[in-house]
Amino acid sequence: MREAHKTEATEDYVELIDDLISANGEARLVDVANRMGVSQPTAGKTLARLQRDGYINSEPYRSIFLTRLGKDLADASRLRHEIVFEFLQAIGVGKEAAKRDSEGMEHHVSEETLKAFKKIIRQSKNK
Amino acid sequence: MREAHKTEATEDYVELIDDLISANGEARLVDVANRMGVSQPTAGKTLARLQRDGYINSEPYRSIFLTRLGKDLADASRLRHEIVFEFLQAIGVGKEAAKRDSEGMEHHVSEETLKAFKKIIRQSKNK
DNA sequence: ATTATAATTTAGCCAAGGCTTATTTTATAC
DNA sequence: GTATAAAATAAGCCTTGGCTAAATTATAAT
Repeated sequence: MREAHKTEATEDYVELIDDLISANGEARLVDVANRMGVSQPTAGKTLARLQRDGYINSEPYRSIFLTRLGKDLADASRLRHEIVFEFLQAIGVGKEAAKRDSEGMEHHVSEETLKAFKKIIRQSKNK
Repeated sequence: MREAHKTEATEDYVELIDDLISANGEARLVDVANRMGVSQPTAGKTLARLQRDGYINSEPYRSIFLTRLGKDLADASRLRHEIVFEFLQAIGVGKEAAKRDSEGMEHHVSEETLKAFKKIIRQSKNK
């Protein structure tokens, strides 16, 4: 896959794991798989890759933890995600579509575009 | 890959093939490969899939033609692409970044978001 | 027309991300 | 404390998209 695509899955996973930890106190494979909409073995394989690449830690049959690297990526990723999500709503896109679209778009938005998005969010607040 | 990702490569390829035909009168594998930034065998393999799935036609060692299906997809895809590209520029993103970002974003933009984009393009024209 | 170059294809490799089926481990309920 | 259910892992398969190296076919040049 080309450039951006490469880290997409990684970002989606660490972001989700971070969310699960916040919401449930822990991230389990079964929840990761369900939320990603894939089978448990598929999620397991991806998590093995994330561990190999240093984003997460987990011992067999135990729950999943983010490394510093993983946590940082999750934070950066969520920030971008939220900006895109808010931006779409600011220009009149409904919450549902904004949610779906922001998930795909977040990986393709450069810093420059993000800056333009933030500006519009600000404007729409101080309308 | 999940939902949208599925057709991304297909859309990128048919759009490019259509562009090459417009620009050069024909679409050749070597040009497709160069413009996609992949090796010729890789492009060849993808084109074989596109032919299998009914988007293009080509005989061995000859240039590539879009089927009705492929042409329609290329047109729809380019339209979306152009709207996203224009939209980004309308909100102040520079041409270079707008070009790069629109290529990735176009595949993740729903009809609803597209409508919001079009509205903003209109507004920025009748400023 | 023959040769050289360019384009395409074939073959064979790899990683990622998807699946199902089966097994093992852990947790739960009785 | 043991049986059962749930979760995780293992094994094995598939498709897509990437590569290189080698062979083949077309095209261009002399």
